[in-house]
Amino acid sequence: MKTVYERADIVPLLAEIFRELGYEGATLSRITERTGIGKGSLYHFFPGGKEEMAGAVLADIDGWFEEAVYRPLRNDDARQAIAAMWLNVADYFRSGGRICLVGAFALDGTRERFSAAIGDYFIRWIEALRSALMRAECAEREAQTLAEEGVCGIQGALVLSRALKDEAVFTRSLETLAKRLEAATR
Amino acid sequence: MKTVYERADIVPLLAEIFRELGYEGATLSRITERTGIGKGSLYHFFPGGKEEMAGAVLADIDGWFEEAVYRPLRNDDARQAIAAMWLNVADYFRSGGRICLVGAFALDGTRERFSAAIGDYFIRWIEALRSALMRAECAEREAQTLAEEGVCGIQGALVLSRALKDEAVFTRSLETLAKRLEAATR
DNA sequence: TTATCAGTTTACTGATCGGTACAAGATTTC
DNA sequence: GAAATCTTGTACCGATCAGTAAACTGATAA
Repeated sequence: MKTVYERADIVPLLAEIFRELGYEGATLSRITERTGIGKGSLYHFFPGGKEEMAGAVLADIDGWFEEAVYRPLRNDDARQAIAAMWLNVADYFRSGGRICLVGAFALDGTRERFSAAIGDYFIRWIEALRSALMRAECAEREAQTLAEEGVCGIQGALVLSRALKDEAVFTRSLETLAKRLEAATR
Repeated sequence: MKTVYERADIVPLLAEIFRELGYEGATLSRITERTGIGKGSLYHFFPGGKEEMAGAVLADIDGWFEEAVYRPLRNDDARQAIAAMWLNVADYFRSGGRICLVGAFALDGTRERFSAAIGDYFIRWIEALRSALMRAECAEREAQTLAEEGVCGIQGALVLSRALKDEAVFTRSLETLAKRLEAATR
């Protein structure tokens, strides 16, 4: 008996492992152990090894955010898209129970390896949010500050709720942020 | 010829290495390589190995914050202590060029190893800031929210400025936070 | 049936991991 | 200056690291 995978099935499994253990902590043996996928299969799909695996995970995350968050922020009704962002983000990060892999990679030596992808992710998020804020009748300077503050606050909330093992901190922080941005678009 | 160290000299060197590489990324060989301190000396001062080294670093960080930030927030003139906090924090984190090791540890599997120290660090920071805010004539509920928001914002600013390799983001975020807290104590 | 081929399994490699043992050098104590 | 104590350098340990090689499996298709 043998189980057959395809690349698209493996990426989300890898994502969860990198999230829990970090790039350096996610050893090949821990990956095979947790996924049940042998080294042979992993290197078949990701000949570049661990670095290619993490790269695929980052690309997958980027794709999800582009579709579910950035694009609506850029194109849809501004206030509605911002409201949807808070819901999607709270859902995606499981109310703080799940971390942002891109943010985690930014903090240690892994940043050097993926600096382009990491920078892109945040720049595009901030830019998309700024665009939505401006369409919602927010002054240009204020929109930039608020966009940065929003993304910044989400990252901080993830660190804090993880450190305190308290999802309420995350939920509360997001609510405060949402109110502040909403107030600026009235 | 041989160089002689003592524990207190080694801890800051270790801190910088853990900051740059993370717990898993900081291997014994990289530590000896960067510090020039041999394994023999390292295990002489830290018989518990890498875990004891990281523990000592966390204790050192905690001590610095207790003295330079928490204590003034709890005991000194409230508004003055808060103003001093922003300056000390900007200085300590080198305007975003240096990360918060406690926050970084909170994000990956290292959290499990040091969860007590990590939780303590943030709880005491928030509590001290809340105490200062309340002495500065801030409503009880608002003080709690603002204290969380302040610490949360600092952590987020570190992630963001690191990801974007842009210290200006850090400086700007801190200014925005400082203004918001100041406004609530008028 | 047979050839092909994506995907899996297993066994293996050399390098590096965290950690130990211990002798030699340096410092303090008397 | 000798003894005792602290500190360091070196060699080493078994375990695990990322990565490779190749035989094997099962499905597809001629």
